[in-house]
Amino acid sequence: MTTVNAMNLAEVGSLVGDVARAQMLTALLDGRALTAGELAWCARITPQTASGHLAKLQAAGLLAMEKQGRHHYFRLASRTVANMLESMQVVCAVDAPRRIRPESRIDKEMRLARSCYDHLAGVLGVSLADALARQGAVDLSADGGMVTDKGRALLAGFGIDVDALDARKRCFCRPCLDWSERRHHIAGSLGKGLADHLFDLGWITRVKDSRVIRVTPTGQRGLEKTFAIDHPA
Amino acid sequence: MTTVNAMNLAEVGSLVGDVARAQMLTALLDGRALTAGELAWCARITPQTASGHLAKLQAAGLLAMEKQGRHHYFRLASRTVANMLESMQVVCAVDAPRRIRPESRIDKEMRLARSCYDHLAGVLGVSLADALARQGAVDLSADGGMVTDKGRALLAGFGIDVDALDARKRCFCRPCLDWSERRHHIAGSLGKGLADHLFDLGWITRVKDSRVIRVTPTGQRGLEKTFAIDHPA
DNA sequence: GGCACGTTTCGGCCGCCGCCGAAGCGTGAA
DNA sequence: TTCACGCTTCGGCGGCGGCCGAAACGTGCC
Repeated sequence: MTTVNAMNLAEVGSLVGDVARAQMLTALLDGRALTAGELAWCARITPQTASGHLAKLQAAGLLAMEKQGRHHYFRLASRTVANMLESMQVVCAVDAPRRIRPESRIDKEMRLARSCYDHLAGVLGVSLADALARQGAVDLSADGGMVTDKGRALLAGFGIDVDALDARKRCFCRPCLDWSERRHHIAGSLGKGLADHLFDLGWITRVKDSRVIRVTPTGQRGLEKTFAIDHPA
Repeated sequence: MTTVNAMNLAEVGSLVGDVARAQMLTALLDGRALTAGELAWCARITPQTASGHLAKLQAAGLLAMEKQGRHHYFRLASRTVANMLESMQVVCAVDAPRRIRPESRIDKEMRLARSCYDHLAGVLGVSLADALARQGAVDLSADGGMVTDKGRALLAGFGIDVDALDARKRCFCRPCLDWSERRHHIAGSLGKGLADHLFDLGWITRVKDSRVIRVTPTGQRGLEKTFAIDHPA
């Protein structure tokens, strides 16, 4: 009905609807900023083509740009954009139930553990959510999640200051549907706090130029001991 | 990186990225099922063109179809799809901060009150969320929302059986960013329960062939008395 | 059976948009 | 100043995809 909205919707859709642009957006989905050249490489296109795409994405407000010398750094403009892309990926995964899915090595690692803007996803993300739920630390459902009093104590003991994450509200634990596992993992400020803490502890590390995350040997032991998670290498 | 994902993402994007298809999806966003002909009319295209679009959307799993005599009824395939479209609309509204926005009458009414798949949005939706938060019935934040014990009692008194909405979990109150108000309203099972109850009471009614919702005179008085909401006519 | 109607299939036209080569601009290093 | 490098702009080519007219299919009504 409201043609103006449908037009805007179509506009955003068609921006994401190009393979090259979708590849660039996917590459930016871990929240870091990349240069125009890096993004061109990600999308396997020439710099001049990428430049055009990036200009469009920026004009539409999906990307933010920052100049640093002769490099132009692009990142997702907001968490809102990241949420949108995540929700689109969920639909991709859910509706194409059994498409031909070439199980490349990088895909396999992505399924195992990856960053999802500012929190963890994949088998690792879901395992963590399960472990916290099993211990009665969080209460997850499709509509929302909350940290229990027991959970506050437990997380504090682990080194995460729950109160600092969100001083006022009791609900800062958003469930986020995992496109590979098709189950919920923990997003929101707790998700971010959890991921940050695991990075700080050296339990997990990023793989260069990718959203893939690897669990270190220390992390393996830590996850086993703290959360009873047996993460496959 | 993972080319397979980016391709799927682009696929979904380009499906939404066509103006005609976007209009049809927007029309279906209130959760009802419409016939192919009605959808063609919504998108201002001929039936044969619409048929092609609908076939694509169905093949991709965005729409579900049900035959009834010679009519083919289409609806959004899942809540997941509705969530995706909502999150895309939020991005539309947020990024184009001050686009030329022709304030048509229908747009004005949409901003005032509309259905959002299965719950309420617009000024009305946000007012309700505000009122419930002000009374300490719910606890909303960007990451999640929960109903307090006080809220359970209050809603029960109003005629909504909170326990029946979700027997186990305490969090069934999802915040949903309103694209017109740019603030949160209440979604999730509580959002649906609330909307359903207001329809049952006859406080609100749907406007034919649109997502617009009107508050009845009875509703005006009821909202004023129960929630201290002064909804403009 | 005959007709009306809603929907789909087919075929061909047309326009938009992504792509790259070449060239131009701004920045940093020598 | 000169060069190298990253990024952008311009111009032209090519293909994908949306659009409609015509016609076929299936269903319900008379």
